[in-house]
Amino acid sequence: MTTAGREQVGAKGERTRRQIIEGALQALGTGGVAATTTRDIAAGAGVRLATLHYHFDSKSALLLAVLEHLIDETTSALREETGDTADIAACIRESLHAGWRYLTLTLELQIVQYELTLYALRRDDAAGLAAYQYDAYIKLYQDILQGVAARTGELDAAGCADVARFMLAGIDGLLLQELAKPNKARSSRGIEALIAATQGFASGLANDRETPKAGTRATRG
Amino acid sequence: MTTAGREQVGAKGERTRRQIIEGALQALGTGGVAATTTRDIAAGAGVRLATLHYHFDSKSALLLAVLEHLIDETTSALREETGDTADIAACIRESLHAGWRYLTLTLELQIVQYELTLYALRRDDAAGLAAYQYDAYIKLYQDILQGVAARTGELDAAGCADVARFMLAGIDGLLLQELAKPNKARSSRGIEALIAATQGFASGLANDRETPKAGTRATRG
DNA sequence: CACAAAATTGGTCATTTGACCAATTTTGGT
DNA sequence: ACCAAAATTGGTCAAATGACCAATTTTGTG
Repeated sequence: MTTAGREQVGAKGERTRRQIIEGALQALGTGGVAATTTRDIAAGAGVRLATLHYHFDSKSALLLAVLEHLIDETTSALREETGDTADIAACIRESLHAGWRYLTLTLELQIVQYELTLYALRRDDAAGLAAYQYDAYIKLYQDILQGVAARTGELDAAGCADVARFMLAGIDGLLLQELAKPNKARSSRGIEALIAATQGFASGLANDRETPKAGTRATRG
Repeated sequence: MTTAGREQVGAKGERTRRQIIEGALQALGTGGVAATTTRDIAAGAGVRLATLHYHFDSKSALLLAVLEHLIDETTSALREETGDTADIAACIRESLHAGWRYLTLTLELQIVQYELTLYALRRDDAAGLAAYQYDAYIKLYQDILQGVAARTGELDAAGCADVARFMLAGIDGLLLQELAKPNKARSSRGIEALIAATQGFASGLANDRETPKAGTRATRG
């Protein structure tokens, strides 16, 4: 999983390393993963090509480091942006609103992230990074939900995980639609629908918990 | 939008053209868009490199043609696989099951499709193709829903479109999760949750229609 | 300050890659 | 069968690209 650079780490080295990742992010934002060369990245970072190769064993290692950075950045940004809420329903609403707000403010970054996720999926040595990415995002929402559920008792841990996955799937799908054909108003309606649906899903799970009937989970039709 | 080849079209030409696309699909399946060269594609198609360039103006045009092919293939496969249903709820269930079944049977193809969608999004001359893709899939589900709604009167055209978008977003998101970290059982639970949620969303719209109150759409919280 | 480790740099290299062209073969209509 | 158009092919090319190394400069620690 590690996208290790090279040699030991000095203070200056770490700074340059970040600088390169930042430059990579900028270069990747213009033109995408396929069109970005190591020279583009070096230029974007204000660094000589050889310096880039000193800090990263290969272009591939660098790209994976960028994805890791993006994951960290996204999770911490979202974690900060979500405040306390009274119950699960409110928590779902706030979390989805916060998430959608962040994603739409960083659309270009999200395209890069999708590209890098697929890139990682293709590499035998990095397929785990894609899995880690989704684990991280699901855990993020799960933690937020559980913070409330621990107080209200509406959901257990497994329930929170299921709801988190549901939220992530919905927001991911809506983001793809927004990227393919931007339409803020329509997407907002989509988010509202997702909020209501998630709340319904969560309260369904809560009811199952109060009345733990044997057999299948509740599904219509 | 056209990914036009070259010259006029003879019978043989069209056959070879398809053959190249098929070979491209195979080559792309192994290694992904980033790693696939025109030589790989030509080899996969059993064709000389120059032949490839005779039929397609550029690698880019070829890749976009592959995406178009993939879209056609997917929509027609799904259209065939969905039978008649009694009401909207059943239609939603059948459509999502059919869709999920097809997608999971063609996972590698779906990775390629995501890669190509992002590739198209990056190209100024082809961003419309990504939009076309999502329009096509949404229209597919919308048509299926409307076939039932026309009979039962449960939803109007706009409602069908909204529900179709909701379904697509959910299935897209779940597919990404499955790709990042395969887990058939968990994904199946996700699909069931999505079915229930979509049915809830649809019946909510249906109620709004019966009781067309002014103002905001129904949302909890 | 001294000096070893870390960091940076200019320059080079072998390959890969997409594109293309002149020449040849095949196709299909008459 | 004839022949123009279509299709295919081998061979070539310039550019791009990732990698790397020897040499130099900078860092920071004793």
